Amino acid sequence: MVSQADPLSATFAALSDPTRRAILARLAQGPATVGELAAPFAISAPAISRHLKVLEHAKLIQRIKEAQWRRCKLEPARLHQAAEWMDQYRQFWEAQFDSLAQFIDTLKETDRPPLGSPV
Amino acid sequence: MVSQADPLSATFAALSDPTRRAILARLAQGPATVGELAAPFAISAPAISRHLKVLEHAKLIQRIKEAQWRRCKLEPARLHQAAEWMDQYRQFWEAQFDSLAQFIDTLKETDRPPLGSPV
DNA sequence: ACCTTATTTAGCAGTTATGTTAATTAATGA
DNA sequence: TCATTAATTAACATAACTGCTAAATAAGGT
Repeated sequence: MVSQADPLSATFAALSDPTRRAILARLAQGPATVGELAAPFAISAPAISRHLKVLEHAKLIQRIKEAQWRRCKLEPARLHQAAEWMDQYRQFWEAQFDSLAQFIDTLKETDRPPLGSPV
Repeated sequence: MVSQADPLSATFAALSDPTRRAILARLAQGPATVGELAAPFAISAPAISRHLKVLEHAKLIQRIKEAQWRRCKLEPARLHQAAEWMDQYRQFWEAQFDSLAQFIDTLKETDRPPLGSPV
């Protein structure tokens, strides 16, 4: 969980905190200042500031100085990279879905008469 | 980074370590025993055992006792869940790709005469 | 029973993460 | 210049992560 590690490790480490995921969800609706991002949370401003630093370090967000505010916006490239990593495993859950679907079909065949048979 | 946290946090925390991702990559090629999984790494057996515990706790793998071995296999459901979470943000990187494509088109228009113009 | 192999648990150390409060920096505006 | 607002950094406490070595558990073979 060393934040300076490879990009993928930094991305997943950043995403492993629910506060940070909530911040990203908020930023998905548009840019926001640090204060706006902090408002919904019960934790202190410095704590939010550190979460933002983690997100910025992982290059998941960008912080742009605007007068006395810092406007934060989503930077999607690293999310894209992480999603591509997960895609490697897509075949596995799709295979599982197929076997589930197959299993459900089996149940239908066992529990009910085939479609179109007399009632 | 509390491993007992919500499933998504546990998943991302588990994925934030390169050794654990390498273990998953190995398991994508088929089930393996702990010893087989440990072989490529320079770290001790207990360290691997703990990584496997993290992966098992995150429900990314299953460990099945077979004689004196423990066969490990990939369990894709949580990866699927994480991939679905990321899909929420797909529009953002796709939008970025669009603007990059647009930018490249702009360059082409600037640097070259339009297609079909006299040489 | 005993030895070997496979794997985990215990105990320890060093590093990293997260939160707090208090102090600091930076910009705005009277 | 001074007060206000926005946000960060400093200093500290606590908990978690990761690795090690040594010891324990579990199963199999002789």
